[in-house]
Amino acid sequence: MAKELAKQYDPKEVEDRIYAGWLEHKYFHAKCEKDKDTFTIVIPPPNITGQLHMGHALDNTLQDILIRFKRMQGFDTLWLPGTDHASIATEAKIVEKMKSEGVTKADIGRDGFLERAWDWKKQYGGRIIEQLKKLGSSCDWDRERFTLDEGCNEAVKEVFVRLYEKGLIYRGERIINWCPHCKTSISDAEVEYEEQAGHFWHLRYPFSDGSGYLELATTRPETLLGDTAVAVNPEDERYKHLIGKTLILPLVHREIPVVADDYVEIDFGTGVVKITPAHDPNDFEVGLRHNLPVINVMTDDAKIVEDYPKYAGMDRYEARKAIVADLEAEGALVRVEDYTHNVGTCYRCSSTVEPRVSKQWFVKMKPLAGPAIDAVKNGETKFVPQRFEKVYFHWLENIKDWCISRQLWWGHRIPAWYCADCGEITVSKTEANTCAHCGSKNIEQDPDTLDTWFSSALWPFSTLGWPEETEDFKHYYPTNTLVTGYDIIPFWVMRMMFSGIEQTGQVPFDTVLIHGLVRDSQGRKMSKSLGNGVDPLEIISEYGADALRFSLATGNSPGNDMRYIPERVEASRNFANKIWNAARFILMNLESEDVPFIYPMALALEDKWILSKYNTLVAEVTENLEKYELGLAVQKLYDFIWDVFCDWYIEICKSRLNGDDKNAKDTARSVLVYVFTNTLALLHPFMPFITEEIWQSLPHKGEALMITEWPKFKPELEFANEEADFEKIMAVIRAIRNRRAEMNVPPSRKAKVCIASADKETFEKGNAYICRLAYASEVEVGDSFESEGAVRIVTDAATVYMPMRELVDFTAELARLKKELKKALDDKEFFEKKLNNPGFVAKAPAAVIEQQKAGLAKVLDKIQMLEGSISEIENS
RNA sequence: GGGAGCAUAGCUCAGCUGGGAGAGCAUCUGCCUUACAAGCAGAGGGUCACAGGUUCGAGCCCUGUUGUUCCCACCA
Repeated sequence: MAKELAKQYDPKEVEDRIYAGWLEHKYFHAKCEKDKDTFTIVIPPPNITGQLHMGHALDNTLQDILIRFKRMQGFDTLWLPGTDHASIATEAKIVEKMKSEGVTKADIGRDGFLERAWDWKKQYGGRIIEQLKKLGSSCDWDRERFTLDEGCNEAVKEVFVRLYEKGLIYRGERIINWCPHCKTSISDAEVEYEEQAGHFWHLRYPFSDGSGYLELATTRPETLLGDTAVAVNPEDERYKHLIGKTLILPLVHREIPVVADDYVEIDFGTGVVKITPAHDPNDFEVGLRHNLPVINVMTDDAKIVEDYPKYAGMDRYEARKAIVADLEAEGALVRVEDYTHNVGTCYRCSSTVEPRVSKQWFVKMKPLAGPAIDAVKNGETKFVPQRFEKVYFHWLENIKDWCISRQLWWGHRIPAWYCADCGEITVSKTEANTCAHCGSKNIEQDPDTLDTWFSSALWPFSTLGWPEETEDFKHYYPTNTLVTGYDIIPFWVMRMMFSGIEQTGQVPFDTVLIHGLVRDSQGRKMSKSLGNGVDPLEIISEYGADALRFSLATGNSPGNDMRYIPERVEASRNFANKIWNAARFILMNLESEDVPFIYPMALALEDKWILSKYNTLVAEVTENLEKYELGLAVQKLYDFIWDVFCDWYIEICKSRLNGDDKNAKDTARSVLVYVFTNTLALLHPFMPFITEEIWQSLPHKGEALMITEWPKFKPELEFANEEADFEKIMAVIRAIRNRRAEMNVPPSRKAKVCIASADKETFEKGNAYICRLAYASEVEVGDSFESEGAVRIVTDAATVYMPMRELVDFTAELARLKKELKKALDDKEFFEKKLNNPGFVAKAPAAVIEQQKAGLAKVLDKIQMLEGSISEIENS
C-alpha cells in the first residue's frame, strides 16, 4: 500500500493477492506442534455437486472466525477441509445428465458409471473449494479430504466390519422408505413430510359367509391389492364379535381375516383399518404381531407387479384410478371424501416415498444411542445454544434402526459377499475371494452402497488418518468445535457422536455451534424453485468478502435464522471503507522515523482515554469470542472503530498532529498506530483481507497480521479516572453541538466558549480540541463568567456560556432550562426513591448502590447549575 | 398430538450472569470541517405482544393467553 491511497477501498484489488500471500507462506498449514494446545475444526464437507450458497457462506465464515481467533491466540490450529461424495445427490445428477445424452445406467454398467462419476468429481469437486477460498477460509488445504478417498474408504470398511462383528450391523427384511425415482431405499431421516390434498375412499369388504359388510376408509386404494387382513380395536364393542371372521377382499377376491389390534383407533373413521403389511410401516407391525403374509404389490419404480395382470405395469397413481373405478363397478365403493394428509417425500428429489418391504442392511441403534445421549448429558459435548440438545435427545431417544444400504453405485460398496453354495455372508475389510463359512469361491459382493451419511459420520476421525494411529489423529483428535445448521443435527451431528464414541472411545468434538438458515429479505427460505437465492460470489465480487463476512457475523445470534438484507452488506462495505480511510489518515501523518508505542510515555488525557477504551475492548471481544458470542464481539468492534476511534480520537488528534510540538505529535502518532493496529488484529477474524492489507502497510512487527499474537488485556492501560474526566469533555462538546444545531448556527460561525466548572484542570487539558470539535473561536475555563447575553448549557460537570446575544431568545432559553431542570428533578427523584428504599439498600449489590449514588451526585450538581443559570436570567 | 423458536423504534435485528432500552437502514435538520458524501454534526421515533406472578428491582426469571415460524409424530 503506497502512501497515496485511493479514497475508496477496492476489495477486488486486494483480496486475491492477500489470499495468495497467505497460501504462499503456508500460514493455514497445521504443523502438528506437540508443545502447543490444539484447536481443531473439521469442515462440514460440502457436496461435490454443490455451489457455494449463503448457508455455506455463513457456516464457513463462522468457522474461519473461530479458527483465525484461536490461531492468533497461539493454538496449534487445524481447520480440515474436504468434500462429500453425496451418493444419492450426485448419482441423481449424473443420471440426469446421462438421460440428456440418451444413456442409462444399464447401458454403461457399474464400471462405466463410476468412471463418469469420478470424472464428475474431477470436474466439479474442486469448484466449491475455490469458492471457499474466495470467502477467505483459512483451511489447511494440504489436508483436504474426500469422503470417498482411499483413507475414508478404509475407515468405512473398518467400521462396517467392527459393527458387523459386534452384531450392531445386520441384514434383514424390513419395511423401509423407498424412493421410486431414485430407486433406492432411504433412511427415516431422509423422508420429509408435506401436507397434500387427497381423498378418503370409503370401501366395504364383504364377509366370506355373506353376512354383510365391514366398512373402512383408505387414502391409498391401490394398496388394497396387498391387503392381508382387516383390523379392529379389541375393545371396540361394535366389532368385538366379528374378530376371527373372514372377509373377501374386493377385486382380488382373496379371503382375509379380521384381527384385533390396539393400533386401531376406535374413534377414527369407522374404526376399521385395512392392513397392507408390505406398504405401510404400521401395517407391517400389525402384520408381525398377527403373523400375516406380506404381499408386495409394487416394483422398484412403483408400478404394480405382474401378479395382478389387470393392473400390472401401471404406476401407482394410474392403478389407483383403475382400482377405484373397478371398486365402484363391483359395488365396493361407498363414497369419496376430500382429505388432506401428510405424505412422505424424498429429501433429494421430492418424489412421494413408497414404504416397501425389502432386504436391507441396518445399524442397530439402541446400543449406540445410549452413550451418545450420556456424552451430552454429562457435558462432554455441549451444544451452543443449549436448547438444541433437546432436538438431539429427542432423536436419539426415539431412534429406530438405521437403514444404511442404498441401491446406488456411487458410494462405498458394502463389504459383504454372499455365498451361492452355503448362503452365508462373508464380511471383510479386504476383497473376499472365498466364503468364510464353506470356503466356496462361488461368492458375490453385495451390489449396494452405503448411505452417504455413513461415511460422513466418521469424518472427524477418518480425515485424521483413523483407523491408523497417525500423528494427526493423536494430536488433533478429538476436535473442538463443530459448526453446522440445526437442520443437520439428525443427519450428521448425532451420527458423528455415536460413531466417534463407539469407534474411538471419545466424543468427536467438545462443542457444537449451531446456526440458523440464511433466508431471503422477506424471510423465505432461499430455493432454486423460488429463484430467490442470493449468490455469495456475486456479493463478494460487488462488495468484497469482508463485507459479506461482516454482514453474516453481525446481528446474528447462535441458532437463529437470519435474513439476507442487501442494505446490510452495503453498510458493511461502508464500514470497510471507513477503516480504509482511517488507515489513510494515519499513514499520511506518519513520518519515516516514527516512534513506536512504548508504555509509559507522556500520554495526554485523550490518549489515556482511548487506551483505556481499547483495553476494555480487548477484554470484551476476547470474552465474547470465547463464549461463541460472535455477533456481540463484532458489534463492539464496529462501535469502537467507528464511534470511538474515528469520530473522536482521530478528530482529537488532529490538533496535535497539525501543531508544532514534536513530542506531542509523536505521542499522538504512536498511540494512533498502537490502538489502530491492535484493533485491526481484533477485527482480523471477521474481516481478514482488509485488516491484513492495512496492517502490512502500517509500522508493524512480524510477517503477517493473521499470525501475530492476539492482543491481551493490559492492567497498565487501565485509566478509569482519566476515562471519566475525558467523558466530561465529551459531554460538553456534545452539548454545545446540540445547542448550536438547535439554534441553526452553522459550523463556520465560531463562538467563544466559556466553561465554568469545579474541575478546571480537566477542561484546560481539552482546550485545543474543544475549539476544534465545538466550533469555538476560543475556549476559556474558569470558576464563573459574565453571563449576560450568553447561551447557557449545563452538563453534569460544567456550565458553558457562549456569548451569542443576537441569536438568543431569552424567553425560549429560560423555558428550555426549566424543562431541563424538570427532567433533572425527575432523575433526582428516581435515584432518591431507590436509595431510600430499605429493601434496595439492604439487598442490592454494593456496586449497584454506588452507581446509583454517583448518578444522584451528578444530578444534584446539574440541578444546582441549572438553578443558578435560571436565576441569572430571571434577575437580568 | 408432542416439542422448540420468535413477538423490542417505520423496516431488519442485537441486548452477555435481572440493575434507568441499542445498532444498521429509513425519516427530519444542518454541514463538501484538508481520512472518508460509502462521509460529518444533530434530531425525532419504543407501555420491550397481552395478563398475572417472583424480586428491593423484570425486555431478561416463572405461569397463562394470543399471534407467528419451525421440528418431530402420523389417525388407516
